[in-house]
Amino acid sequence: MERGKREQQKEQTRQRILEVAYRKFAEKGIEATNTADIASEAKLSHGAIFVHFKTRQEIVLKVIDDFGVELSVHITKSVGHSRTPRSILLSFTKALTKFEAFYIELLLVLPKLPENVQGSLLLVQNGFAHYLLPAVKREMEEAKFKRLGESGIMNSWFALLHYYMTNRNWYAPNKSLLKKLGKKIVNEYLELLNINK
Amino acid sequence: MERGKREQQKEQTRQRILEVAYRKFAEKGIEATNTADIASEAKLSHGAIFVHFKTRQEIVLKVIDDFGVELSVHITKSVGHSRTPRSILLSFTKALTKFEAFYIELLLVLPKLPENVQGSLLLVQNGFAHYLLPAVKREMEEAKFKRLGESGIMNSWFALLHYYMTNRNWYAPNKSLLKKLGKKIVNEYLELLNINK
Amino acid sequence: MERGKREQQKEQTRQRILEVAYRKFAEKGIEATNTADIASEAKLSHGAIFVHFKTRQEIVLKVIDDFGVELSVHITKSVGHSRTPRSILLSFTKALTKFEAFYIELLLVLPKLPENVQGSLLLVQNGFAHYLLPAVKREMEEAKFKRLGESGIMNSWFALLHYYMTNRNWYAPNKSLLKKLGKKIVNEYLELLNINK
Amino acid sequence: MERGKREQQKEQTRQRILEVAYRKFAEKGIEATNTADIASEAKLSHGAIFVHFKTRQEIVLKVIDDFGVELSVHITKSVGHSRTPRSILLSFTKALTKFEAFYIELLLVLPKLPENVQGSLLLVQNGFAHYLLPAVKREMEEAKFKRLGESGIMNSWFALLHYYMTNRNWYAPNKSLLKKLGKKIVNEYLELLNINK
DNA sequence: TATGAATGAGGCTTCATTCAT
DNA sequence: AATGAATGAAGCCTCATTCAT
Repeated sequence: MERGKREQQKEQTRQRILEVAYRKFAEKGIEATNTADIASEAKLSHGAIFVHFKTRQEIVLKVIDDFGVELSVHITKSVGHSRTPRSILLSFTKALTKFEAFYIELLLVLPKLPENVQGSLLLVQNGFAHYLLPAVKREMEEAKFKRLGESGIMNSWFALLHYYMTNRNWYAPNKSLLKKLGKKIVNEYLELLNINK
Repeated sequence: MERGKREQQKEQTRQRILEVAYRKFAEKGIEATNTADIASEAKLSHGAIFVHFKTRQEIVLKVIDDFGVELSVHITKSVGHSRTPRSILLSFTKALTKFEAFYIELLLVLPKLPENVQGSLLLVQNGFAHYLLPAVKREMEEAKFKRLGESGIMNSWFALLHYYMTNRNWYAPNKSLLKKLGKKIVNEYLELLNINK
Repeated sequence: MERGKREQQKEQTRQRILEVAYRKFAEKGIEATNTADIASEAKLSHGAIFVHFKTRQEIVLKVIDDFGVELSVHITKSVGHSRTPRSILLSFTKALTKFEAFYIELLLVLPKLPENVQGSLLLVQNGFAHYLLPAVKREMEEAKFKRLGESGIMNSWFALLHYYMTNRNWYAPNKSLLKKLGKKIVNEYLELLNINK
Repeated sequence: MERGKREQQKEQTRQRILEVAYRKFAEKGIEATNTADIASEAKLSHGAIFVHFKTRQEIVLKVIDDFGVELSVHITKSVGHSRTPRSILLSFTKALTKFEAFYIELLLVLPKLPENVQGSLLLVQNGFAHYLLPAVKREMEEAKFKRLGESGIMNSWFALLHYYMTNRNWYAPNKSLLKKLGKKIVNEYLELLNINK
């Protein structure tokens, strides 16, 4: 099927562009990466970029979109059968490590992008809620202790996580923040919730 | 005092540039505001900008620097004689409302700027710590309850605050987030800390 | 060979830019020629210039470099089989006539340029030494007369030549200096060396 | 005489501008020195420059003009009662040393300036001819040797001198050329003329 | 006369996007 | 689909000169 081959080829090129863009965005930042950068890194002509994507923005949005899905899947897989809040959070943290650079970039850029991508990380958060919430609630009940709404539980986790991530320059200059402080962040969160498992 | 008048004039122009820049930065974002924008808004020729600031970057940094100081002072004043954690946080929140747009911009831009400005918000945070910490500790002791380190107390507040702020588009599209959710954020934080005053 | 055509095209444009630049540099002077001048004269958009050369300086240096080589070749060819000092010098002078304007410009500009181009005219001088030196030495020996070091022979020729050239406005305002005074300069030089062939 | 005092003052300021300009031109080059440079160095406001000179060009021309006169006088004085060609040339060379930087600058810039300044160095050359010519001629006669026209005698001296000066970067990088090679240049010239006194 | 802030006309460079091949 | 030269709209910055004080 000649036709099929062509389309397959095209799809591959498109994917290559997206992968290169993702890598560059994570490395140098989204704004600092221009279309010529992406093209040359993808061993493509500059013009070819625009055969696959009408505008630069389209690439950015698609990369972000794909990222949301991929990260979500990856995390779901990683969190796997963890049961206690701590193990769940540690799995999450560990899984995120590989995506750290882009994730941080995303935190900074997302608010400036059109609404339709803004929810990109929601997928991750919602997926993760599925694991974290029951575990936390269970612990809370056992401790007969504090009751925090579901959104409170989720928000405070992501708030803390994002806080450290956006201040990486401060907490882990030129290093992986999560590698260095992943456990600490998890502990800090659990302390906050008065949970110790 | 001719001499004095002149200097005063110059200082006024310089301030006008900074104010216009501040406003534009808050409105359109720092990166999206160019020097010509600032000039025309300040009713100056483009070249005049560079009489007062050698480079665009110098304007950006100065605006941020001034912002840190001004916000810090403003908040200190506002928090005034508040005693309980809740009243302190509410004062803070209210005081910040006026600066909300630029503050959010800053959260997004700061990590990409040179190190020497990165601490710009530290002034605010440190100043505020002076008020918040004792109040929270007092409550914690009375409640004979959870003990959180100082940095934990501060971090969780700013983490939560920044989380909501950077997601303003989600929580309060086209509105002032703090006006709409200031109280809620404070409550959520206090719940988290198990404090009710 | 589509590929080849493209590259050829590109090379042609690049050459067009260099030629236009060369012409303009000779006409108006290097400093007085701006990139927009070159672009419009080459029937290109301003931006296109920077597709072929990263900076204006790169154009300047390349034009000078090429000039050195071309002039050197051209002179070597022209001087050809001339045997006597006089015929050699006249050939040189004649060959230089076509390049007079740029050559003068170069004399004035070279000292202000980076070291690596400063030797640009050395190629010409060294190449020419190969012809002039033996001929002059032969004459000197025959005349059993003055002995001048090699560098003395070369320096005095170029000194005299450059002297007249840099003072063209005085000696041949609005005309070609070499056309008008080429012979005279040669004669003056030969007299100085006490050579009459 | 209030009036007189004022005028004197004004004249002084004018002179200060010219002196500063001269110094800066010699240091950084004429083109690289801007009016603001001159003003601040002269401890004057930028605008004040234009009270004394209508345009920047006017300063340049005046500095050059004055330079011609001053150098001429200085050299005349220095050459003093020297009798032999060698001593005359050495005096000239020595006298020029102090003015070397600007003199070189002038050689490069003069051809680009309006005709009326182009003769600026003529004063020097003509003045000097008055000393050099008789001395050289005397020697030539005694040697019953070569007869060179007056202009030939003068031109070859200045040609050689200027040749070395414009190639200072090559012959005496970052040093005074005349201090280093003054004698050598004189010798080379005298050899050329077959004179040994 | 002196001041110096302001002007405005350039000048160089970048970059997403287009278009002929 | 791919190429990559060309486009053109900005963007930042410089500097001689002017002008109100």
